[in-house]
Amino acid sequence: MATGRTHRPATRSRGIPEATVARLPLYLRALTALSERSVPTVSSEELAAAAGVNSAKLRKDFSYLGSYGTRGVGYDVEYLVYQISRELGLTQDWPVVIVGIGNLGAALANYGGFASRGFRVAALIDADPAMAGKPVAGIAVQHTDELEHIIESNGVSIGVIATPAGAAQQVCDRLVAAGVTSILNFAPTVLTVPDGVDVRKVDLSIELQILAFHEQRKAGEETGPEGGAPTTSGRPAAVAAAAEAAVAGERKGPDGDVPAVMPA
Amino acid sequence: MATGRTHRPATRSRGIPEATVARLPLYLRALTALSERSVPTVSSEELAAAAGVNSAKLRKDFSYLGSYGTRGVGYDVEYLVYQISRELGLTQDWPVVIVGIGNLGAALANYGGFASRGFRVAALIDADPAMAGKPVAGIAVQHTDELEHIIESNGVSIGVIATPAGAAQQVCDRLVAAGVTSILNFAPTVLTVPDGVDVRKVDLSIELQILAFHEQRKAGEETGPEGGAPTTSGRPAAVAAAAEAAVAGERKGPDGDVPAVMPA
DNA sequence: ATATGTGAAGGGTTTCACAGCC
DNA sequence: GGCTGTGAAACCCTTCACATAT
Repeated sequence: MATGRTHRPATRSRGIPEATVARLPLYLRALTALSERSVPTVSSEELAAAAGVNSAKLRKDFSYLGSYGTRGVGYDVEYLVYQISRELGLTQDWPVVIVGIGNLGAALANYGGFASRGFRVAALIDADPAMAGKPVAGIAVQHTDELEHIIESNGVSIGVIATPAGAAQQVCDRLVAAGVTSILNFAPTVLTVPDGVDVRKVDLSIELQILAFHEQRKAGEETGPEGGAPTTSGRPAAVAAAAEAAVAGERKGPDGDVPAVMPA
Repeated sequence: MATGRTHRPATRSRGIPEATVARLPLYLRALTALSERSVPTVSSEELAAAAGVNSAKLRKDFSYLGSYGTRGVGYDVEYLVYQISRELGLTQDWPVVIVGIGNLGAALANYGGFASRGFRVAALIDADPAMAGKPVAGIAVQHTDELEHIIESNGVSIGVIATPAGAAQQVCDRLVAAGVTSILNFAPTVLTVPDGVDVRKVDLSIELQILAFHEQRKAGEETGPEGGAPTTSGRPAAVAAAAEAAVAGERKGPDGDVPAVMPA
């Protein structure tokens, strides 16, 4: 299996729920915006609206961090910004390497959202010798041969993989062997890592597929709870399915319609 | 608040849990790989390993789709590929527009994972007149003025926003007004959309922040369950915390350390 | 003998609603 | 009066373990 165990027993002390951790960056962004507008305090209701969550959830989330609000008043913006930053570990510097400087890697290198938080792009690494030395986002790309050296001399613990799928596992292994313990993976592969290494995955095509699922539902709705043939979509739809879809050579199913399985 | 209601009562008939839907693309990818290697059948155990989940979960997920396996044998690869593709709506053609052709937009346009599923990039749109006509990934970029026209004449229902944060809401409004009902948002903003429109968000900096949180934990572990001053990290770490942190005028908490809240 | 399909148990997350404090 | 902080309820998701089918 991919990551070591699903449970993350590691720390356990002071347990902040994963779901809460995943929302802290959202709150932080909303708070930063308020801070820039010099707003001194916010209510849970206002902040929740700005972050796109509901206020009860937000208050519960904050309750895991401590009692940082004032009843009857709200939260002090600056103070909360600091507390959340600290909780997330953003008050320290995080050198990051990006491996695979194709379109995506270059986009990541240029992404402003990193530097504005505690992240610093320590190096850009690519396997193509022709890329070596070329500047991307003001940083000279280095060859993969340098990987171990770069990781070690910069004390990098977070790596970003933006290589083609085929190279991802190998790059991952080298990063881990050199000391990286957190990986953000953009390659469409399941990475296998030893226990103690965290992997997060961002997969563009998966997100689109989830949208397509819901979109299909919406379309089917209008004609009733049926699947309907393709191009049944509610909107003028378009271009009958160029069907370049690599679907499969053959299909056993009745034909291509609603199974209406719905288990007991 | 952002999206209309959290509940999605819309269809209700044949309810597949959200968590299951989010994993179907993973299974599909693993199955496609098996299919290309001409593997005829897989057990839940094998497929689960390839997809990076546990086998009980996989079987439960498939049980929502119907009984597509054979006891004592396993699942027919081709058949499952077809069933999941259909369930996700990938047997039909989904024209997609990408708005904002900067580094990220270009990376998305070039991303192979779209075309290989049912997605087709119908148009690339950018606000910069200088971009108009320039080919990216073999498609000529069009100006934002054309947005409504493009959406309508192509029957586009899925839009991808890769603009700067400041432009995202406005672009979103225009997409929705023109008929788009699913949006994949890469801009670091909370989008407000009317009921019936789905938004999924991908935020690069948020993913890194979540990793940083866990990374900090790991570092703190070695010295004991304390917050510790910055640069306490386990690894050589680096460059003492430029402390650009907008700290705060004052702090109510004890000092800056473990609140040890842990509710009863 | 082997591997699926699924009730039931368990754990986590969200929401409610109100006590507590300003 | 207003708004936070939080037990308790409701909900969702995961995991277990075994009946069921080949």
